[in-house]
Amino acid sequence: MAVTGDETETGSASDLTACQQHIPSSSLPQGVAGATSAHGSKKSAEDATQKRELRLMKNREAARECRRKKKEYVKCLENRVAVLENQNKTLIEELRALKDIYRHKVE
DNA sequence: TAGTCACAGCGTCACTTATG
DNA sequence: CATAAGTGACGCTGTGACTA
Repeated sequence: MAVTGDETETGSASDLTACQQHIPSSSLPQGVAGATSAHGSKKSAEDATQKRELRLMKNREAARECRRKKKEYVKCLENRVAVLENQNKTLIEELRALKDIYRHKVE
Protein backbone atom coordinates (compact mmCIF):
# COMPACT_ATOMS: atom_id res chain seq x y z
CA MET A 1 0.00 0.00 0.00
CA ALA A 2 1.18 3.46 -0.81
CA VAL A 3 0.22 5.78 1.93
CA THR A 4 2.12 8.71 3.21
CA GLY A 5 2.20 11.14 6.02
CA ASP A 6 -0.89 12.93 7.30
CA GLU A 7 -1.01 12.05 10.85
CA THR A 8 -3.71 12.24 13.40
CA GLU A 9 -3.09 12.67 17.08
CA THR A 10 -4.44 10.10 19.43
CA GLY A 11 -4.48 12.35 22.41
CA SER A 12 -7.49 11.04 24.22
CA ALA A 13 -7.61 10.90 27.95
CA SER A 14 -9.79 7.89 28.41
CA ASP A 15 -10.76 6.23 31.61
CA LEU A 16 -9.86 2.73 32.70
CA THR A 17 -6.98 4.72 34.01
CA ALA A 18 -8.20 4.99 37.55
CA CYS A 19 -5.24 2.81 38.12
CA GLN A 20 -1.85 3.61 36.79
CA GLN A 21 0.41 6.03 35.05
CA HIS A 22 0.04 5.94 31.35
CA ILE A 23 2.72 5.21 28.86
CA PRO A 24 2.51 7.30 25.73
CA SER A 25 1.97 5.02 22.79
CA SER A 26 3.42 5.18 19.36
CA SER A 27 2.02 7.56 16.87
CA LEU A 28 0.41 6.40 13.73
CA PRO A 29 2.98 5.16 11.28
CA GLN A 30 1.39 6.22 8.07
CA GLY A 31 -1.27 8.40 6.59
CA VAL A 32 -2.75 9.23 3.27
CA ALA A 33 -1.31 11.48 0.65
CA GLY A 34 -3.39 13.74 -1.43
CA ALA A 35 -3.18 11.54 -4.49
CA THR A 36 -4.41 14.03 -6.97
CA SER A 37 -4.55 12.07 -10.16
CA ALA A 38 -6.43 14.39 -12.39
CA HIS A 39 -8.92 11.95 -13.88
CA GLY A 40 -12.15 12.52 -12.03
CA SER A 41 -13.98 9.29 -12.83
CA LYS A 42 -11.40 7.13 -11.17
CA LYS A 43 -10.67 9.71 -8.59
CA SER A 44 -13.69 9.33 -6.40
CA ALA A 45 -13.32 5.58 -6.35
CA GLU A 46 -9.69 5.90 -5.47
CA ASP A 47 -10.57 8.42 -2.85
CA ALA A 48 -13.10 6.06 -1.40
CA THR A 49 -10.70 3.17 -1.16
CA GLN A 50 -8.04 5.39 0.26
CA LYS A 51 -10.47 6.72 2.77
CA ARG A 52 -11.42 3.20 3.72
CA GLU A 53 -7.83 2.08 4.04
CA LEU A 54 -7.07 5.01 6.23
CA ARG A 55 -10.05 4.23 8.40
CA LEU A 56 -9.06 0.59 8.69
CA MET A 57 -5.54 1.50 9.56
CA LYS A 58 -6.61 3.92 12.24
CA ASN A 59 -9.03 1.44 13.65
CA ARG A 60 -6.35 -1.24 13.69
CA GLU A 61 -4.15 1.07 15.72
CA ALA A 62 -7.03 2.01 17.95
CA ALA A 63 -7.87 -1.61 18.63
CA ARG A 64 -4.29 -2.36 19.54
CA GLU A 65 -4.14 0.59 21.86
CA CYS A 66 -7.45 -0.30 23.39
CA ARG A 67 -6.28 -3.83 24.13
CA ARG A 68 -3.05 -2.55 25.55
CA LYS A 69 -4.88 -0.25 27.92
CA LYS A 70 -7.29 -2.95 28.93
CA LYS A 71 -4.47 -5.35 29.70
CA GLU A 72 -2.71 -2.74 31.76
CA TYR A 73 -5.91 -2.00 33.60
CA VAL A 74 -6.48 -5.66 34.44
CA LYS A 75 -2.91 -6.01 35.64
CA CYS A 76 -3.41 -2.98 37.80
CA LEU A 77 -6.57 -4.42 39.30
CA GLU A 78 -4.79 -7.67 40.03
CA ASN A 79 -2.08 -5.78 41.86
CA ARG A 80 -4.71 -3.98 43.85
CA VAL A 81 -6.35 -7.24 44.76
CA ALA A 82 -3.04 -8.57 46.01
CA VAL A 83 -2.42 -5.48 48.12
CA LEU A 84 -5.91 -5.56 49.61
CA GLU A 85 -5.63 -9.24 50.39
CA ASN A 86 -2.43 -8.55 52.27
CA GLN A 87 -4.00 -5.71 54.17
CA ASN A 88 -6.91 -7.91 55.02
CA LYS A 89 -4.64 -10.61 56.30
CA THR A 90 -2.76 -8.12 58.46
CA LEU A 91 -5.97 -6.70 59.90
CA ILE A 92 -7.28 -10.15 60.74
CA GLU A 93 -4.04 -10.90 62.55
CA GLU A 94 -4.25 -7.65 64.44
CA LEU A 95 -7.82 -8.30 65.43
CA ARG A 96 -6.93 -11.75 66.68
CA ALA A 97 -4.11 -10.35 68.80
CA LEU A 98 -6.33 -7.67 70.30
CA LYS A 99 -9.02 -10.22 71.12
CA ASP A 100 -6.40 -12.29 72.83
CA ILE A 101 -5.23 -9.40 74.94
CA TYR A 102 -8.80 -8.57 75.88
CA ARG A 103 -9.57 -12.15 76.86
CA HIS A 104 -6.59 -12.30 79.18
CA LYS A 105 -7.60 -9.07 80.81
CA VAL A 106 -11.13 -10.27 81.46
CA GLU A 107 -10.04 -13.55 82.90
C1' DT B 1 4.67 -37.52 15.56
C1' DA B 2 0.04 -36.03 14.36
C1' DG B 3 -4.22 -34.48 16.40
C1' DT B 4 -6.53 -31.70 19.84
C1' DC B 5 -7.32 -28.15 23.14
C1' DA B 6 -6.85 -23.76 25.48
C1' DC B 7 -5.10 -19.38 25.10
C1' DA B 8 -3.40 -14.92 23.36
C1' DG B 9 -3.16 -11.60 19.83
C1' DC B 10 -4.88 -9.66 15.71
C1' DG B 11 -8.06 -7.34 12.11
C1' DT B 12 -12.53 -6.05 11.05
C1' DC B 13 -17.29 -4.64 11.71
C1' DA B 14 -20.93 -2.43 14.11
C1' DC B 15 -22.18 0.31 17.56
C1' DT B 16 -21.45 4.01 21.19
C1' DT B 17 -19.40 8.09 22.94
C1' DA B 18 -16.81 12.36 22.57
C1' DT B 19 -15.70 16.55 20.11
C1' DG B 20 -15.80 20.59 17.09
C1' DC C 1 -25.14 17.18 13.39
C1' DA C 2 -20.95 15.17 11.12
C1' DT C 3 -16.79 13.12 12.05
C1' DA C 4 -13.30 10.87 14.90
C1' DA C 5 -12.06 7.94 18.59
C1' DG C 6 -13.10 4.08 21.70
C1' DT C 7 -14.74 -0.50 22.46
C1' DG C 8 -17.35 -5.13 22.43
C1' DA C 9 -17.99 -9.11 19.62
C1' DC C 10 -16.69 -12.25 16.15
C1' DG C 11 -13.75 -15.13 13.46
C1' DC C 12 -9.00 -16.32 12.18
C1' DT C 13 -4.22 -17.65 13.15
C1' DG C 14 -0.09 -19.05 15.66
C1' DT C 15 1.75 -21.42 19.68
C1' DG C 16 2.63 -24.35 23.61
C1' DA C 17 1.06 -28.29 26.43
C1' DC C 18 -0.92 -32.64 26.45
C1' DT C 19 -2.25 -37.30 24.80
C1' DA C 20 -2.82 -41.51 22.03
